Order: sequence, then C-alpha cells, then structure tokens
Amino acid sequence: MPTVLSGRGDPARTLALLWRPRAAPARGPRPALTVDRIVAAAIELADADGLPALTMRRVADRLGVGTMSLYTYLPGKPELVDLMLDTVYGETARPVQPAGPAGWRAALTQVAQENWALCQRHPWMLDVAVGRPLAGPNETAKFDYELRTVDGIGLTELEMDAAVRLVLGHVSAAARSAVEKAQLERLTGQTHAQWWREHAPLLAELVDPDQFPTATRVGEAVGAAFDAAFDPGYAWEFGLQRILDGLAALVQSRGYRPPVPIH
Amino acid sequence: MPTVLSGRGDPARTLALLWRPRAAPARGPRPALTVDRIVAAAIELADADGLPALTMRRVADRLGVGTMSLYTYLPGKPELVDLMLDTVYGETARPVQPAGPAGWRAALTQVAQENWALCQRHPWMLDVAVGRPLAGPNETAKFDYELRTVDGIGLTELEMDAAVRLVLGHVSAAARSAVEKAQLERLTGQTHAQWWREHAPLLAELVDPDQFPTATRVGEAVGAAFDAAFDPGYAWEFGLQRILDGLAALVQSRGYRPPVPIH
DNA sequence: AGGAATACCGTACGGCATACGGAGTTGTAC
DNA sequence: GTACAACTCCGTATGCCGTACGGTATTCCT
Repeated sequence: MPTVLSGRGDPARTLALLWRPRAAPARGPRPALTVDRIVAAAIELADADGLPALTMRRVADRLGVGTMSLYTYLPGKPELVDLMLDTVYGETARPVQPAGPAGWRAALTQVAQENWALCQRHPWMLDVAVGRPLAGPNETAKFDYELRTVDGIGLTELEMDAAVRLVLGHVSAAARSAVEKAQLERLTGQTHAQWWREHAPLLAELVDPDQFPTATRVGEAVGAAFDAAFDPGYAWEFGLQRILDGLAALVQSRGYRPPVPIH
Repeated sequence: MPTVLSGRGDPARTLALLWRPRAAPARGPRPALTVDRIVAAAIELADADGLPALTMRRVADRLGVGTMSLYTYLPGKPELVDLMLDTVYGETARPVQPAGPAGWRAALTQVAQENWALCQRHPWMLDVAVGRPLAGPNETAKFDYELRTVDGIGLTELEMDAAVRLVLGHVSAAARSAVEKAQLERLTGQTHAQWWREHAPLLAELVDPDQFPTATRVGEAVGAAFDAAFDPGYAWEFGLQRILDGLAALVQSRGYRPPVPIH
C-alpha cells in the first residue's frame, strides 16, 4: 500500500502541467491522448484498486497505448499523482457561505464532511504524502474556500490557517482508519465484526486483565458496542465535535459573537 | 514512500510471534539469527532510510545472511513490519500518573508529546497502516497507559477510547507533515524556506489575488511568519491546545472538577 | 521535396517479494 | 553406529515495477 511522496519532480514543470493546458504541437503526428485522459484513467484505476495497483503499465493498458507512450505527456509517475490529486480537489463543493447564527461552525462542519466524503470516494488520496503544497488551481480554490469559513471571526491569519489544517488533519486521520477498515475487509474477505468474534477469545487468553485493567474494561465496552476493536464513524463524529468546541473556546476568547439574524 | 498495510498475515501466526518467544528447535542446525535481531536490524534500516528502503535483501545483507534465510524466521514482510511496530511501541515512557490539580490535561499532554517524539524517532511508523489492532504486548501496555490518563474523569468507556484516539490521530497528522517536510528537505537538498523563496514568485504569478483573496492574504501572512507555506510545529501546538480545550468542555459538562490538593 | 519536430513504443535494466527445492547440519531412535 | 527426521540456509527463478534508450512512423513548415 505505497504512500507516494508528492512534489518530487521539478516544481516548475509540475506547476506548468497543473496550470497551463497543453498547446497542440506545431508539428508531428496528432497526439492520440491528452494529459486529462491519462489522469482520468489513473483516477479510475486508483479508485477501484488503490494506489498500489496504480502502475504505468495498467494505466497505459486501460487507454490502449504502450506503456512508454505515457512519458510523452508526463515526466513520470510522481507528476501523474500530483495531477490526480489536484483533479479530485476540484470535486469538493463550495457552497455559498451560510449566513446567520450558525456561522463558522456550520460552515466548518460542512468543510469537514465534504472532505470526509472526498476521502471515501478517493481513498488513495490518503496514501499521497503532500510534503509541500501542490499549489494547483483546484487546491488553491479549495483552500481559499476553506479559509473563508473562518474569516472574520476574530482569528489571526496564522490561526485561520491552523484551524483549517486541524480540521483537515482530523478528517485525514479518521478517514484513514475508516478506509483501512474497508480495505482490510475487502482484502481478507472478513468484516471487522467477524474478525473480532473470531479472535477475541485468543486475545482474551493472551492479555492479562489484571495487568491491563483499563484496556480490558474499555476494550470490552467498545467491543460490545461496535462488535469491533473500534468504530471509525464514532471516532470521526466525536473528534469533530471536540475540535469545534475547542475552536469555539478560542473564538469566544477573542470576543466574537455570531451575528444575530434580523427578523 | 510505501505505506504498508499491516495485519495481512494469519493473525494467529502474527500473535504467536508477538507474544511467544521462539523456542529453540529440537533438531537441526543452531539458528544463526533470532527474530529479535532481524527486527532490530529492520528498525535501524527503516529509521535511517525510510520504509521504502526496507527490503528483505537489505535486511539480510545487514545481517550477513542470504535473503531467503529470513523466511525461516518470519512468514514474510508484513509480519516483519508488525513486529517492528510493536517493538517501537515498547519505547514510550509510561510515567506514574501525575496527581494534583493538573490532572488529566497534563497527563494527556504528556501522552501526546511522547507519541510525537516516537514519530520523530521512527518516521516510518506513519507509513504503516494499522487497519486492525496489532494487539501485541507493547501496544496493549501502551494503550492501557494512555487510557488511564482519561480514566475517572466522568467519561464513558467509549468516550475514553475516542478521546485517546483523537489525540493520537492529531499526533499522527501533525507528525506526518513534520516528517514529510524533513524527508523532502533531505531528498531534494532544499529546505522549505529555500523552496518557498525560490517558488513564491512563480506562485504569485499563477495565483490571482483577486480570485483567491483569502488564500492570498493568509498565505502571505504565513509565509512572512514561517518562511514557508506552513509550519508543522505551530500546527501541532495549536491543534493540541484546541483538542484539549474541546475535551475539557466535555469533561466539565459531565460535572468533573479536578481534585483540589490538600495543603 | 526534404528536413525538423513530434508521437509512439519495443526492448532492456536493475530492483522488488517470495515460491520452490536442494544441500548441509544436528539430535534422536533404533 | 547408523539411519532418519527435523531443521537451517539459500541459489535460482518468476513475475511484477519504473523508466532509460533509441528506433520508427507521422505530420507540418520551408
């Protein structure tokens, strides 16, 4: 399940691919493909089978061309992954900022849910390590929208950035465990509940309740509630509420009060 | 930078490796290696060069044996990674729970910092996807300790589990960006600050400030403060405080007050 | 008409995990 | 003392991977 480290190619070359549509060549045979078609095929493949299954050969096969033809359009695989990322960033909805008393909290909740859904649609996103910002057009637009949800509520620019990153980080962490759960269930043909029921007795035999009383007690409660060692959905909801509460405390300390709607 | 999906081998076999020391064979030549030595060599290798550089050949070379000899001790690479993980889990300190008014917040802060440090020492941990709990001895002890920091403060068992997972999730997300930064700087020989200074003009040219005013404003403020597109350390501290504040609100709503020390 | 630019891609290289089976080593049973 | 079972060690081979290289076909401009 390889995490690919993004941002490894020449940044100028990658940025050119991201921002400038390819001009038709002045001479030579007409290109049979476009960068967009390659990226679309790669996304389909990664969506279906995950990043490890994304190979240049398979992308080329799917497009009906030789493997090496892809290198006419792209410098290599890292750049392809960068383009895939910025493309799916274009999918997140950017509704008009809700006004009224709900304010930033509802808007930030929507950002979180939108990104959660994005991770479900494209689980391979979580395997891409973005060490430096891509700064592609869609990522930029997405980030601008997300920052707007916490604009004008009393935070500094640094805090706005950190607040959005905090929420997105939680989305990643929670989505990762949900996605890994789904992947394992597909890979092993065994649900977490089945796994739990099958291996709980062995675990009970190995783990001494006297030595680890808290883990035992909590493990049993969680197992009874979810039929598994943990539940990604519960962790996701719980965490998001705590984070929003924590941000609310900060916002409040800055003296911000949500605007009262005019009746 | 491959993320390896853990928990793929036969769980019973993996659990046996995790919990039961290997008995000396009754017959046959004396083993030249032990599982522990293999795991230690693998950890050294991954610490130094990252998970992608962790190959069975290199581990074997480092130990002075043929590649296939490793398979006498371990079923395969996934199990090796599982063993590596549980081994480094054994490193986290588990101080006696601090008493006094600081209470759970100080203890949970310590848990967070301890795990942060662990991720710095063994960055490859972040590339291992733990879809199901390993349930090795060290992981169990670690989790028991971590749960104890939030025991008896009014939370349900499900909430205790979710609270610890929330903090650990934030550690992972924050550490990931810090680690990726360090990896990219080593890989490209260019610090974030250098990268930022070199590419900021190009970015300024591509991104229209009128179209993305918030991203531009925040980006400039962050760039001025950190000489980079973001600062992992700031995000880490900011996020941890918000999460602890959010948990405090929950704890308070349950009527818990920290014990007052007796003078 | 010819040359330049470009697309396409077959082949090859070095790397990976690991399946298979043979050779060597040791303790035990007779 | 000898045979054999159990075990370690590991060379070889298979089928993947990304991509470097260089040849060939196609198209436009001069």
